[in-house]
Amino acid sequence: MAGRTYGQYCGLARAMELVGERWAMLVVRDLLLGPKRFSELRRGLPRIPTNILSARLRDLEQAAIVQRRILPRPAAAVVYELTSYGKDLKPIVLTLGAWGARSLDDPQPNDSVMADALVLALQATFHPEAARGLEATYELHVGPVVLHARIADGTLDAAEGSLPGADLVLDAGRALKALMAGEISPSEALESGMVRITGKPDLLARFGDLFRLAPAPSRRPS
Amino acid sequence: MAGRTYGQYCGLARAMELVGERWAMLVVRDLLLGPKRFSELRRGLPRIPTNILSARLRDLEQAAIVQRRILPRPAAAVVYELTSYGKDLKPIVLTLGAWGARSLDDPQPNDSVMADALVLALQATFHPEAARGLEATYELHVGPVVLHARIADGTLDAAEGSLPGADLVLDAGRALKALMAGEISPSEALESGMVRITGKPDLLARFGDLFRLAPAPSRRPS
DNA sequence: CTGGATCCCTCACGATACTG
DNA sequence: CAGTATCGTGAGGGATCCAG
Repeated sequence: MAGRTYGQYCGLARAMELVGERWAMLVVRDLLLGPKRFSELRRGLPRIPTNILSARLRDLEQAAIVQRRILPRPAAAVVYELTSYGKDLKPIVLTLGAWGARSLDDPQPNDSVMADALVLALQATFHPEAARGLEATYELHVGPVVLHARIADGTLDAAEGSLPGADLVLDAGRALKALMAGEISPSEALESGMVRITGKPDLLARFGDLFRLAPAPSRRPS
Repeated sequence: MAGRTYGQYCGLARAMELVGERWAMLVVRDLLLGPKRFSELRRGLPRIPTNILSARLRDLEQAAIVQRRILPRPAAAVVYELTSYGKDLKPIVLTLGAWGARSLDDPQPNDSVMADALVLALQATFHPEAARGLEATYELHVGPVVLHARIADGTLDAAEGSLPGADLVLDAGRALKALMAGEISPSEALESGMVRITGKPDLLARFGDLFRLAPAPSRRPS
């Protein structure tokens, strides 16, 4: 006993006991976008063993972070959703995700690109001040994933799926991150063929301002 | 290989690969208050095996989160300090700590109470607006630990150790959290004997406003 | 004394198979 | 579809030992 606790009277230690175990944060991440069923969670976490997913859901439920709910009818299915306490993790998950994204390098061939992660990445890096007075809709293609973003006067609405009639359709392989981190300019991105667009080209220039990621960490200095 | 990665192209997954392993976050926490030597870290993390501490420091160094530095002279000792990328974790660690503190119940007899954790807890819960126009100094006693806080016009300076001449000396067993979460009123805390003070009593009332923690999660509702 | 390295043991995790 | 049962492996825990 006491094997999995840190033995400290400390909020951070407690937090890591609650959501620090492997996969737990990613389960929370997927539930941030709404209630999900067991198999939907599996789909969003392709490498998770089912017994681990079971165990995490049980732990999170016991910690009052997740809540099981029986769908009324006619479904009669079980869904998992975040409690209010669980939803309070949202700013943390977003900020932590933006921090981690900075040291993300190009995806391995085996890496999966999940729509939910990209939707949250947009939310995490969205810069409301850069969107003042702007009304625009984007459709993004990243590998096999399609998502969209509506910007209306400082607010963002992002979700999976396409958006017919979007002002700009952006196919960004994985230069998306480079664009958001300011590592390449929009014109460079276009000329090198790393991104392809259809629609209003000036919206590409604004994209990097709307969704801004801090630069990657450097090896040397403090 | 690839056993410890999540196989997702996702900032959060990357973040958990970097700081999600056991003890890693707590090492970062302790380094947030300044460079520390190996043995100082051990002292702040009483239950960590030394091989794990070694391994974590190596991992964090390789991830450009921590940096080894040789102290000039006359010490010639090794210290570990956060890089700029590591310091960027501070708001995350503080917020996550405040979140976790909400589900902290009374400390187990074996739990250690670390000064660093309390200092960061003060920083995490500090409410600058509540400190407008206030100039005050506190000395806090929590179990065997003594720390202090200086408040001057909206800013907080907290550190370990006593502060002779503090405006209010507060000995709060562990009713400290209840006070910060608004679970008990200052007068209740005094009358029940859960906290003892010497100094200006009205500063006790302000304490709960200066350092405010959200209420504990409830079991039932969403 | 600091800053680790080494050994062994245990348990949580991971892969797979199986069940209501 | 929604998990549980089984079992092997490797990371974590704890003690001890060693070099500068």
